[in-house]
Amino acid sequence: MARWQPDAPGRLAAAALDLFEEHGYENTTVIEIAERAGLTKSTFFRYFPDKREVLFGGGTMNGLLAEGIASAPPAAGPLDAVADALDALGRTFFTADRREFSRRRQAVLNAHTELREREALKRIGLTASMTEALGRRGVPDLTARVAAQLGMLAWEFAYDQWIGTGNSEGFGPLARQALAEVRAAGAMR
Amino acid sequence: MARWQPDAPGRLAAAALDLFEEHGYENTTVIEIAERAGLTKSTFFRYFPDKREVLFGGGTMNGLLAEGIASAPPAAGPLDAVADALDALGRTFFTADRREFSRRRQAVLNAHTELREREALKRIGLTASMTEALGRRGVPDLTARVAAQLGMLAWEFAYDQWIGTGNSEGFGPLARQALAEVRAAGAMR
DNA sequence: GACAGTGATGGGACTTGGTCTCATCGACCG
DNA sequence: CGGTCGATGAGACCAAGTCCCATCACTGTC
Repeated sequence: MARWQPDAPGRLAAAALDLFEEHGYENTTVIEIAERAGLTKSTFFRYFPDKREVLFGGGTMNGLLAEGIASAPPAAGPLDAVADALDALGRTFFTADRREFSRRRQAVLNAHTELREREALKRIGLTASMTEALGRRGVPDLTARVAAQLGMLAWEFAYDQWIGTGNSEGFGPLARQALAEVRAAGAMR
Repeated sequence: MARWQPDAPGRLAAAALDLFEEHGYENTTVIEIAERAGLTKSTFFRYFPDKREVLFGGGTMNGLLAEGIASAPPAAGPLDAVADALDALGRTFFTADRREFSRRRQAVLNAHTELREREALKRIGLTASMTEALGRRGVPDLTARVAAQLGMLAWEFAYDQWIGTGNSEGFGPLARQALAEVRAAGAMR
């Protein structure tokens, strides 16, 4: 028999989300999270650099975004490449079975400034990943930045929709449509 | 004679910047900052909600941005209104005499994740202010968001230039030019 | 089959950020 | 003269985060 229960980080993340929902982020201590997961504070900080990070596990999004952009057809424009990347993201991370989890997680995030702050930092990283990947396609820097920003805006838009309504549509199509709308809005005077 | 030295928050901010430059953000304790300012930890937290915030004093930017957008000529498009707002910001906050301070502050910010995180949150607030102000002008929501994002991008661009090079140009003109470039880059395929 | 190494975990001391409550004491006012 | 006000100080207290060392089942080796 295994000496330890498997997937300590996963258990910690699940326990944290439960407790944050029940008592709020700031009324939950790391010790309580660890105890609910059958672990200790030491183990918590072995897996997560700080308390916030327990809600930001899937850190491979940067790579996936970059890949998605790199593998877009050579003739594709910057925004098309971004659309492909968002699509790839949707297929890997925003699958139907994770929708409920995402919804719960996002509700907690929205409720606490400290967590929205971390989210903002993550988004900067993701935007930077997209910008760099576009740069590697030969897109001029400023254009790349604008495209990445617009892509992030479309992402937020699509994510809200994907999470929010009873909408059962996949993330990919929602993102493509959001990006089209953003592109249209960008044609203002 | 006054019982206390004047401008406690200002002295705390100045002491903090000095110490962060000398020893780094994380190697500086709040107690050290307070002592250098001739105060105590209690007083520090009376003026600043946390250690990061000591570098983010001027919190009236939101209002100024909103005003700038509101008072743009009625015929002006969203991005023109944003340009006016950035101009107003430049006249009030990014004056020549604050350039050196801004440079030092930004160097510290760039060096510490915790501080860049806070900066990201502030930017979200500023972008939201612009979006709302544009909405009050009758700009459709999505268009407003895009314009605000592009404005923020131009801001970052102009700010880097204003701070970085020996460039003695004012912030306003730099921002206008940056916004023009961003606008051009937004016309991609 | 004994034994040393490994790796995930626990335990607890310690520093610092941040909160809270109460004390202090000059200035100001009636 | 006495009372209030307002900015500050003092210190207890809690939780986040760091560090170092102990534990102990599993694993491979001789």
